[in-house]
Formats: sequence, C-alpha cells, structure tokens
Amino acid sequence: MPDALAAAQLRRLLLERFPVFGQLPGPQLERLLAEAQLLRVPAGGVLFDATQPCRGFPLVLEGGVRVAKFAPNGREILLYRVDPGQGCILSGGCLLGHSDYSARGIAEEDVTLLSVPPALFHQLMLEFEPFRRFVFGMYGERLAEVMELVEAVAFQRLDERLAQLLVHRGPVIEATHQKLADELGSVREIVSRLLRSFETRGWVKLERERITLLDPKSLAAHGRL
Amino acid sequence: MPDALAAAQLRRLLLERFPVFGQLPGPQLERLLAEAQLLRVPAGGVLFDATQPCRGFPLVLEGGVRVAKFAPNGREILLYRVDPGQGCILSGGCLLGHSDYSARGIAEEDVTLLSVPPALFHQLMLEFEPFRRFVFGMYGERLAEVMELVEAVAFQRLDERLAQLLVHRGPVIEATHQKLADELGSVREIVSRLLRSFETRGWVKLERERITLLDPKSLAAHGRL
DNA sequence: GCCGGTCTGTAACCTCAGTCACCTTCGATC
DNA sequence: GATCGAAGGTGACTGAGGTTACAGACCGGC
Repeated sequence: MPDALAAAQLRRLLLERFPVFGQLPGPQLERLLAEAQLLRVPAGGVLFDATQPCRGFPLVLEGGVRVAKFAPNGREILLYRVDPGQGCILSGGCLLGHSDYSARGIAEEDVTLLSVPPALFHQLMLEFEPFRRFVFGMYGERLAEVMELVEAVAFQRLDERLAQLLVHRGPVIEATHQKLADELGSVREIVSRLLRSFETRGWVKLERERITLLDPKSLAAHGRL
Repeated sequence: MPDALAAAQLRRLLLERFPVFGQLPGPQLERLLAEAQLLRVPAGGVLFDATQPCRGFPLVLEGGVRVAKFAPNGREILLYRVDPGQGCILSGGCLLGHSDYSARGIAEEDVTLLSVPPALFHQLMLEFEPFRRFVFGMYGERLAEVMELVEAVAFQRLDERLAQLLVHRGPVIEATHQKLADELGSVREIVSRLLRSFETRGWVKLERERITLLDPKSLAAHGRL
C-alpha cells in the first residue's frame, strides 16, 4: 500500500477519533501526522509501567487499554480504561514533569496508537487551546472516575460492585471469572461464588467465558445501595 | 484597618502562598486582587458539596480543607487535603464544564481563601501559561494521590494504613480516634482496637485526643508491606 | 460539686471475603 | 483419543473488620 494512501487513511482515522484536531490549522496537522509515530501493541502487551519513562503522548486510535494497579501477590485492580479517542494522561502528566505514576497500562485488545513526541505535545498544549481543553477534560474525567472507585472499594460490598459491573458490561459478557476479579481487585474464587449465587437467583446464566444477563433490573437494583 | 493596608497584606499573602502569580503582569495582578473575593470559612464549615455549583475557583491562603467521600451510613473517607498554596481543582473541573464531582470539601481549621470569578479564571487559563501549568500540576498530583489511595484501600490491611498515617502525621498526633477512622474510611472501634495493639507493642502512647509515637521505625516498617 | 456531652476501652458476635486444596470440564494439540 | 493447560466449581477454614452494646473516663458549664 503506497504511503500516500496510508497517510490519508491515518488522517481520516485521527480526525474521526479525535475531532478536536479538526480545528487544528493545516500545517500543524501535517506536522502532527509527519512527526507522530504510529505504534501497534498486541493484546496483552504492556504500554507503560511504573518505572518506564514516557517517550511521547499516546493517542489511542483502536483498541482499549486497561490502566491498573498491581499488588505483589498477583492481585490487581482496574483504575480505568482508555478507549479509542482518548489519550493517556499518565504519559501527559509525565511529560509535564510530574512524579511518575506507578500504574501499568495493558492492551486489552490489539491497540493502535499515535505517539506524539514530547516537543510537539508541549507546543500543542501551549498554542492550541482546543487540545488543551481536551487534555484537561480527560484529567477531570479520570479524577472523577478514580474518586468514585475509592468510594466503591471503601464502602460497597463485592457483590454489589460485581452486579454493577455486569450491568455495565451489557447483556452478554465474554470474559473469564479471573478477568472480572482483576477488574474488581478480588480473586477468582469469590467472583465465581458470587456469580453462582446470582445464577441461583435466576439473574444470570453462566457458561464457559460467557455470562448472560437474564434479569438486569434485579442486578442493577442489587448494585446500587 | 484601612483598605489600602489590607490590600497590601492580601497581595503579600497571595504572592507568598502562590509564587506563580509573581510572574503575572502588574495590571492583571491588580485585576485579580480587585475581582477575587476574600472568603473565610470557620472550621467544620462546608466549602463545597456534591450538589452545589461552584461560583469561583478558590485559592487556599490559610487553613486546610479535607476533600472526602461520605457514605449514607455516616462513614467517610478522606480523598486528599487541600493546603495553603493550593487550589481546589474540583471547582476548576467544574468551571471547565465537566460533570460535577460528588465529593465534599470541609474546612479542617478556619480557612481563608480567595475565590477567583469564573471569567477571570478562564482568562488566566487562556493567557497565563504559568497558571495553567500550576493548575495542571495540581490535577496530576491529585490523580496520583487518589490512584495510590485506591491501591491502599484495595490491597492493604487497615493496621498497615493506620501505621502509615501515624508516621506521616508526625511524632505527636492530636486527634480523636474518630477523626483517624474518618481518614481511613473505617470506624472508631476498629481504630481504637488497632491503636491499643500498637500500644501493647510499645509503639505508641495513647492519651485523650493525643497519640505519641514511641517507635516510629517499627510503625513505618509495619506500614509498608 | 453535679450533670451533660464527648472520648475511649472493651467484649461478644457476625459476616464478608480471602486462602487452600482439590476436582471437574472444556478445548486445543499432538 | 490421550494429554495438557486453562477455566470453572466447591468446600473447609481463617481472619479482618464491622456491629452492637455497654461502661468508664474526662471535660466543660451550671
């Protein structure tokens, strides 16, 4: 595939995922497309980690990224997800010269991202107000999400949080019990046990790597309290 | 006291607490001092709450603010503290037009703050890069703090977190057990129980509204694990 | 002094959730 | 169809932490 075509596709994808760049003056957009690196990370790959310094500000084009904390004993808890159309503010904070965050970013599916070099990132932040707004907005959202998470972990029971998670993930969830446990910061056995209790109540149907919601209302009601 | 004197004092205090405004051009600094409202909130007062829309961006000059989540059953957990020289990014996020955060801000001591009106806040953010950096920096710090908190709540035992808290709060802590419980998101009885166990180990001395650290090293060692 | 509220100590009890151990089931691969 | 690893089921046990219910200690005001 000729480069010109690839470049045109990349531009379309970028603008589709990040409408904010639609307002960026032509020359700067060209520069962004020219200087940013297109990266692919296979599912399960590590995008960034506690120790690693960041080499750019990643804009996620395709695929989802899990940002999570890991305990030494192997347990983990999901802090938030970075979806296509979002950037990684941890790297942003890192680029702006703050303490590095000790969280890990894992590709949930195959991830395509555009890595904006530090110099260009800083220039965009300085000169392009909409981009600044965009980055600010993400910070705000993340902070709010993580604050909610603190509340949930501190005050809610695990069955409530699991019920919420199931409702949120839609009518059919394709995931192992281990994955769900990893989102909640718990362990497989407990999630299995709780799922079984949901099943005996007729709220869900359990199959290998698949959970089907039969009574979302009851689950939702169980979740919020 | 004549207004001119008060104004001079206010300027000095503002620049002392917020060195970032030292770089602000004279006329804009004057405008800031003229338009911003000086507010005082007595200890225990509510600075902002889930529902309340924010009427300005508060810069804390004196006193500390606790930002916490509250559970319906009366339990609470401290998310972070806003000290003199810091601003309330919740209000910032609110001013930048994001979803309002359902957290409450409580004056820990008597608080003096300067409330920057929305219009001026937006102008500063747009035109004054150092202020932007300052606000960004606070976002980054808060996010990092709250992410650490998630990890602590999810994976650490309460005695560990309590030990850390005690060490962090210095050699003599003047606080009720209830206050400590409120920071940790627990209840008084448990904190009392744990403190007693620390006491029998010779790590602390307990008195009414006072905890004296006798063996900070052991406490610290107990904390990180 | 007496009386109120606040702070603390403490015991009995209970529940949620984590750990351990082991087994079964399923699916892919040789 | 034998084998192996991943996924899931299940039970026994344990422990951390929350709840309830008091009682005593301290401190202020009257």
